[in-house]
Amino acid sequence: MVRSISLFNTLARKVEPVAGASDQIRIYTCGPTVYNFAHIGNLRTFLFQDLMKRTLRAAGRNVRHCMNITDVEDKIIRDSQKDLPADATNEQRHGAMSTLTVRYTQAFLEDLETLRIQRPDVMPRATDHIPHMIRLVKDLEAKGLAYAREGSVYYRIAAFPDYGALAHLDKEGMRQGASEGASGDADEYERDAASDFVLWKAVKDGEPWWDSPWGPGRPGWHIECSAMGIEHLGEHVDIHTGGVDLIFPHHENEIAQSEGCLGHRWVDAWVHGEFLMVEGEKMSKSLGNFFTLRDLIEKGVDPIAFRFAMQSNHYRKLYNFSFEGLKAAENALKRIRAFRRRMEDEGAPAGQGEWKEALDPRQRLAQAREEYWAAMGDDLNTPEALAALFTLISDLNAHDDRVALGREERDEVLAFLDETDSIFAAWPKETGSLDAQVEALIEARKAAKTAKDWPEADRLRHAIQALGIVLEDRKDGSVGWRRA
RNA sequence: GGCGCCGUAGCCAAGUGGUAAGGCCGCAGACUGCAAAUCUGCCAUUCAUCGGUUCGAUUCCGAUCGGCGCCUCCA
Repeated sequence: MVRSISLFNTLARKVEPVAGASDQIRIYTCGPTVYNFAHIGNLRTFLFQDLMKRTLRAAGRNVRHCMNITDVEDKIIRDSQKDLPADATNEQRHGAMSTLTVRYTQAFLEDLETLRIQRPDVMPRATDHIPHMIRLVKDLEAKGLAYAREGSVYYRIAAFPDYGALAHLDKEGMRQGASEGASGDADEYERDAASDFVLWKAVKDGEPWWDSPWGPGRPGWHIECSAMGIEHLGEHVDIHTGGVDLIFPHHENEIAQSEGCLGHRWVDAWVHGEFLMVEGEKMSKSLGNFFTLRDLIEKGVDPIAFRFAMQSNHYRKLYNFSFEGLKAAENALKRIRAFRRRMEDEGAPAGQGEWKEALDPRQRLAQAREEYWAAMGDDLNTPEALAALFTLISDLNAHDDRVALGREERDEVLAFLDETDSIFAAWPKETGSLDAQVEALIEARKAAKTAKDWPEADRLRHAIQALGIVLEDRKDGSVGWRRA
C-alpha cells in the first residue's frame, strides 16, 4: 500500500505532497564536514532525515538517498595542516588531510550505526569528484555565469535572476553592511560584486591543491554538492535536505550552480530541519554545553532514547535539549516496549475492576493505524502520530486486563508495532536468549517461590538483577524478563 | 533596515472559528509475598498580554511584552 506523504517545502513555503509521479524518490542530503566528531545538533538533522526517509519507505515509496562527505574545506585544512612544515609537498598535504577525514568519516559512520540511522545508498566524497566539479565550473564559465580572477573562479549572481528565491531574500532590502566585515576573505575585492561567491579557489601557501584550467587550487564549498548531486542522482532531485542554516547561502548557491548549468529546475522540494538548543542556550564549545554522541553515552544516556527524543518532537521546531527531556523519552520508550512484550506473551486471565468502555480490538487498531499515518503523512507530525500509538496502548492494555486478546489479535498488534518501529527504530522485537547461569537462577527462584521461601526468592531476584536482567512475575505464575 | 519563526498545565507537546490530543513527572485507589507491569480516578473554566472581527477565538486581524533565526563560518 502506498500512502501519501507531504512535506514542508522551503521553496514554496508550504506543505506539499511528495511528488507521486516518479517511482523512485531521489533524495540528496548535505552530509558532514569530517574534521571532528558530529555533535548532537548535527545528529538531530541526520535523525530527521532518517525519519523522513524511513517514513517514505514505510509509506511504500522507493528511495535512493545520496549523502555527501565533505572532505576538503577550510576547517579541515586548518586542522590537518597545522603540524606540517612550511615546505611540505602537496602530496604530504593531501596525505595529512586524508588521514584526518578518514578518521572522522569512520567515526561518523559509527554514530549512524549507534543511532540506527539507515546508511545512505551512496556516500560520495568531495575529493573523489574534483574532475566533476571542474567540469561544472567550466560549463558555468562557458555560459557566462562564472568568471575567473587570478586563479579563482566566481559565480556571477547578477546573471542568475532567480537568485534568492529559496531564502526569499529581497536584494533591495538587504542591509548594505550585512555582508561587509562578515568575511575576512582577502579575495573579496577581486569579485565583480560582493555577493558573488567562489566556485574555485586559487591555492594559498600551506594548502593542498589540485590542478585545474585556472591553475592550482581547490573547490569552493558549494560546488561539491551540485557536482555530486548531478553525478549520483541525475539532473533531477526530488528532495534535498539539510539544516535550516544551509538555506542561505549554501542551498541558494547550489541552485544557482546546478540550475545555471542544467538550464532547468533541479530540485522539487527543499526540506530543512530546525536547530537544537541545549538547556535553553545556544550550543557552543565556550558555554561547555557542546555534546557529541560519545559524550552522551559516557554519561550513561541510551542513544536510542536520544533518537526518540529527537524524533518525538517536530523536526521544524527548535528543540531544547535537556537531560530531563532525555529521561522522559526513556520512560516513554519503556511503556511502548513493555506493551510489546505483553503482546508477545499470551494473555493473562481476566482481571477485575472498572472498565471505561468495551471496544473491538481490531477496529481500534485500524483506527490507530489511520490516525498514525494521517499524522506522519502531514509533514511528519510525530507528536500526533505517537499520540495515536499511546492511546492505542492504553486502550488495549485496559482491554487485555479484562478480556485477554487472542493470539491472532496480538499478532496484528505486533505487526503495527513493527510498522511503527520501521520508522522510529526504538521498540524492535527483542531477541537474544539468557545464558545458562541466569536460566539456572530463574529456576532456583521458581522453586523458592513454590516453597514460599520469600527471602530466598528475593535474594535470587537481586542476584539476577545484578546480571542485568529484570524479572517480571505474572498473574498466571509465569516469569518474564527484560534487560535492564 | 529587510525577511521569518516562536510563546498551550511542573516539564515536553499536538491541535482547531464551536468550546483544550498525547507523553513525562506527581497525587489517590486497585492488583500484588516483594518487585515490575497494568488498570481506575485526579492533574489548563484555559491556550503570553491587551484590543478588534464574529452568534462564538487558543485558533482570524491589530498592538504590546518576551524568546529566537537568517541577510554570504555553521546541522
